[in-house]
Amino acid sequence: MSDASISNKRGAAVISFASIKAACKDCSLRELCLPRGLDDRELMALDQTVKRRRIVRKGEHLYRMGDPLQLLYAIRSGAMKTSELLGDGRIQVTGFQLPGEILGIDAIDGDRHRCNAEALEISEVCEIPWVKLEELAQRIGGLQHQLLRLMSGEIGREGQLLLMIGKMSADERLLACLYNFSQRQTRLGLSPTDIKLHMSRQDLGDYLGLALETVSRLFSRFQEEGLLTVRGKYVHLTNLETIHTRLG
Amino acid sequence: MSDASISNKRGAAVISFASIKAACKDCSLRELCLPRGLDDRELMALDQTVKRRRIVRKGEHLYRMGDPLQLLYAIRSGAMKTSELLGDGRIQVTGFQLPGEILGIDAIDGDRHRCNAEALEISEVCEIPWVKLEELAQRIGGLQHQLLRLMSGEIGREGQLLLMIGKMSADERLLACLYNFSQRQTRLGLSPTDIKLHMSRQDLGDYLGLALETVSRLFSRFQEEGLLTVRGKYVHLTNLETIHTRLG
DNA sequence: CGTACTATTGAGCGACCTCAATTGGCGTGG
DNA sequence: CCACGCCAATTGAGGTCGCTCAATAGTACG
Repeated sequence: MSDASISNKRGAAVISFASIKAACKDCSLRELCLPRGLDDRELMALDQTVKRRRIVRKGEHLYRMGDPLQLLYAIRSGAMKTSELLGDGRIQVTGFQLPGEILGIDAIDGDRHRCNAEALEISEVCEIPWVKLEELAQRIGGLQHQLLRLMSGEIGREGQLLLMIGKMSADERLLACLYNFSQRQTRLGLSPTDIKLHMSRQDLGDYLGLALETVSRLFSRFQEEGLLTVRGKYVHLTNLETIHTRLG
Repeated sequence: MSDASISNKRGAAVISFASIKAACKDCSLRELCLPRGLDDRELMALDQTVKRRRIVRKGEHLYRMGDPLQLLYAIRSGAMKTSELLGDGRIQVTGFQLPGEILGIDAIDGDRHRCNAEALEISEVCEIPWVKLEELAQRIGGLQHQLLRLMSGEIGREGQLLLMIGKMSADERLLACLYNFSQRQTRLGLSPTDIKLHMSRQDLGDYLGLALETVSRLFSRFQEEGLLTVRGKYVHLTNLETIHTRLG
């Protein structure tokens, strides 16, 4: 949808988008992403480091648990999910990523990815060789700071999720999750009240520590209570104020 | 216990330990902590950056949610816990920290601490001014790498906890937690089978997303099953093999 | 030796899960 | 264009794990 230029949906790639060179300085997401706060000269250096852009189709993986760390990924369009899994197949989704967000930094300690990263829909990502990026961060103070900030942010987000799953009731979890989506969509210049759920109910459940049926029932109940209206993947928050206050 | 020199338990500090200067190069935890992999010259520079050592008593806080980020803390002895809380008082413990581990890195994004850090028993920490450390990391490649590694490790640990709380049953959670304690104690050169629980049952419950009564009941059940023996804060794992296999 | 806190154990209940049937949306092929 | 099949989502019934409330036992410390 957001990538109208890709018309052929199942055959081999018709046009080799994969080799298009990225250019942070022209990217609309610059201030949300890794380059935030860098000056023109530094931006050029970063651009030379970023390898290329790449299209990932729905269901395709950027990496899997155990893969050696080679690239970080910055999302340009689309949506991804990261998940860990237990030996017997139980899944915990650890995050959903939107444009401007970075994937892969969990793997720096241990040099291997600790989770799977899968596209929820057709997406475009920038590939960033980790070794080069670390070298560059050594030379550019602002980039080191930005990297540390990104990682710290990830820690904060996981802490939030921990609090949600560990101490919130099912309805609080889903509400907090929707509120979070609303805020992140706003950051991207989209509506705070009209949310697109890029993931399935199953994914939402696996993220919030709930069964998919519980998620579905909650949507119905919220609708009865007049908090929102649902139509498939689209949720309209009719009462953002109430939602905010109900979260304390 | 580990700090026999501190005899006066509730009055004002008799001896001013607080101003003792740290010395990474002489520290037995060097290879577990921030200085890992640094050479002698770099170690000297780091030593000049580390502010001082400090004693924290049981129940004392290193920082609280909302405090501005000024110092990171490296634990030399004792044990700490970090926790987040909801408006209405509900608590989620996000981690327990042992000697050689670093506290405070959650605050880099946003410049304010996102959790409370409280001593579980009398402990000794090294204070590290964050601003100086970041500057130093800009000059010392190994230190930048070490910082990034530490943060990535924190992300990994939180991810593990997420998986535990989100997708494991109560008994699996406690077992996984004990197994983790066993591994970390081993790293410190202590026994893999004789574990000291530095925290209360309440804290354990708040960490694992369980009621304290559930934790207590599980200990009793594990004892009946012959997996371990409990005496207050001391747990002896009689069957580390079985525990490991039961975790898949 | 008493006080206060922490841990254990029991009984009953409720939130959320599991299993199962039904409905709805969408692409594919006749 | 409609029928069919497939998958996702909804809804219902019943079960269970872990919580809450409450009483008792154990432990630390003055």
